[in-house]
Amino acid sequence: MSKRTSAPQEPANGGLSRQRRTYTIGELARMFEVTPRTIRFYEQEGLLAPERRGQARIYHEKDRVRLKLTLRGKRLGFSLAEIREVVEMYDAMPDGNARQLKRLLEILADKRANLERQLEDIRLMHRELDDVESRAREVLASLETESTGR
Amino acid sequence: MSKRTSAPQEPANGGLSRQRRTYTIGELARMFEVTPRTIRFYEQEGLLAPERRGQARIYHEKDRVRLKLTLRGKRLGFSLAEIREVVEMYDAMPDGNARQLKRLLEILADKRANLERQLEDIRLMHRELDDVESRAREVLASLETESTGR
DNA sequence: GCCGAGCTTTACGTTAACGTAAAGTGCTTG
DNA sequence: CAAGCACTTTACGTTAACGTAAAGCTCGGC
Repeated sequence: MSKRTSAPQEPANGGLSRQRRTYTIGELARMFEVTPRTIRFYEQEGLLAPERRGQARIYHEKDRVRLKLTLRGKRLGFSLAEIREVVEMYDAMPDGNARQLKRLLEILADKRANLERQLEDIRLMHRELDDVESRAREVLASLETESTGR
Repeated sequence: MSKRTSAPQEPANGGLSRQRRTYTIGELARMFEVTPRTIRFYEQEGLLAPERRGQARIYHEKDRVRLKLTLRGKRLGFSLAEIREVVEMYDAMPDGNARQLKRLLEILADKRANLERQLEDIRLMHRELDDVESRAREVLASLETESTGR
């Protein structure tokens, strides 16, 4: 939170990277500005399942998207467990039974409600920030008038 | 996160509560659906400073607003430390020096940027949820056709 | 006078989400 | 072939944000 640098989040595609299709853990880490440790942790928590070439991990486009969605979920305040819940059901969808699917719809509605509340919170917070800022500017201005006006 | 119940957050004002003006910790806790422990913790972290009548804490309207803003900040993913940073500067504003004020403006800009990113995240997440949901409904529909259509 | 409800302090416990250090594997480059 | 670099596993450490348990005030009601 409160990073000074604006994270790219979606790397500037050189217009050819659809060739490569695979990434190392370090590449992904740099892309999304996280550490390799974080990515391994997400795998351990069942959020990623990269191909294994012997001991080495090989990440494909699918994994990159997964990671992107995971990080987005995190920024929105979802826990890894919550994110995994959706991701797992999404994977199990083709042969998911009705009960599972209805559960998934429940979860989605829940997350939607969460987003709605966040939107409202953001609106309110925005106004608060406006207030604080204008007050700060006022005081700042009065300080400068004081020192220049003598 | 993922509460089924829609938190009131702003209690239905009976049209007379401006008389009381003070609250116990338990009342506040019920209002905002947190535990007293949480409220004491926020005080310990410098986010609240209720009046003390001997040993007892007495919360006024000001404290209630503080708590409300704190919880809102939390829902938006700010840490207590970040929230305190703003709150403290806000309190120190009347006699804040220029350097402090400029720092405050920086922080505010930072938080604003954060909100912007969250808005974008929410938009994207919303579309994802739409996708997942429509897919789920499709599968669900096909399942029902299968069983009814025999 | 004592009982229960609600408050208080003190202090140790818990969980999520990683950080960090140690020690080993594997490739490619001089 | 040795060195270096990026990767790997294992495992213990850390931080934030509380939870929980124990033990003690305080006050209104019976």
